[in-house]
Amino acid sequence: MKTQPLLGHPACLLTRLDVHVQGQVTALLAPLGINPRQYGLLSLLGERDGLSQHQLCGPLNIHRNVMVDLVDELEQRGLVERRRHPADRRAHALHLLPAGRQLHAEAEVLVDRFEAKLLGGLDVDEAATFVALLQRVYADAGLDGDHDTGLAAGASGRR
Amino acid sequence: MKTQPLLGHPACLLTRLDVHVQGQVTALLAPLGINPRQYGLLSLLGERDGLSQHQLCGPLNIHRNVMVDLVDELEQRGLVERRRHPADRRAHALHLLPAGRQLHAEAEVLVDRFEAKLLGGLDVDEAATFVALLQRVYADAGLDGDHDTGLAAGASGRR
DNA sequence: TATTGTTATACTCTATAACTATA
DNA sequence: TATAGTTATAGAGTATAACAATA
Repeated sequence: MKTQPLLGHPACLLTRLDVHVQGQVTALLAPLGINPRQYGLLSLLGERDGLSQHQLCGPLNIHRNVMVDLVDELEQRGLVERRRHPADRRAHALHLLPAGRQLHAEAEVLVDRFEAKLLGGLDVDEAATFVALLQRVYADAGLDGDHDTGLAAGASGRR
Repeated sequence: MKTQPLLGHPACLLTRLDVHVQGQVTALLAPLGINPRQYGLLSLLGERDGLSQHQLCGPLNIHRNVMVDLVDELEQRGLVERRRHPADRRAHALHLLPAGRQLHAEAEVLVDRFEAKLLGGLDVDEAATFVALLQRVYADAGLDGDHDTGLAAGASGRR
């Protein structure tokens, strides 16, 4: 017996699951006043402080134009601060303020809890396998190279 | 050594992979003149002809308002046809026309080929495991119940 | 009273281009 | 000449509400 025609496609399965996850995480973070994208920015800065706006564009998958408003809002709320970039006077070095670090920590707890629930139907081994395979597919698709979170700014032009 | 902070989140991994897949499939189908959503509609009708517009809304994850334009275009291009619904005079029964069936077949080849490439980095067992786990997570999230592709129209109100 | 399809409207998001100051 | 950040604008997409026909 054939099941759902569309869900026979892994791509469709992936997309529908992502819509759900995206919606859930958005609703989860709403009480904290941030969306997934803003969480992502705080997370990246928490990992490596002082990155430029452009350096964050890749990992967050957004255009530099969009980044402006994103940083504007976080700065107005005292979560992040624009300072002079030590090496390039055109760029801004973004720094995580204490309030931002605090908020990110709270958000991370919520996200981790959600993800645990998302994979809660699998046992520990299965969950680990699933994530590992997801990472494999992700890397095989060449999506790893896009993350120049590193300092080597001079990457090959893409997009 | 810690890797990427954001990609440590399975949710983020999933979302980024989906953006890639969505973009690839869209580009893949573009030469055929359809988008993933239109492909989905043709696919569902190929499986079960004569569904109403409303019945297609759930599986395609779109509102009935959006469905109108979607069907309009496919009908104008002679891929699909609106007929009288035998059981409910308010509804339209959608039927796949030969040209639509043909186009869907061509599209399916392309999509299947892409998905094979997407999972091409995994061996056969791993790929099967990955898809199976994906389906498990999908079902555990309760996303299965949304697909009333069946004829029982009177579902519980959601959204 | 509820539902199917339809239409119109407003809102959000995104993509594009252009400008400045630096490199 | 190319790049980081900024701004403005147009377009696509989405959400909401309302309506007519039918259940």
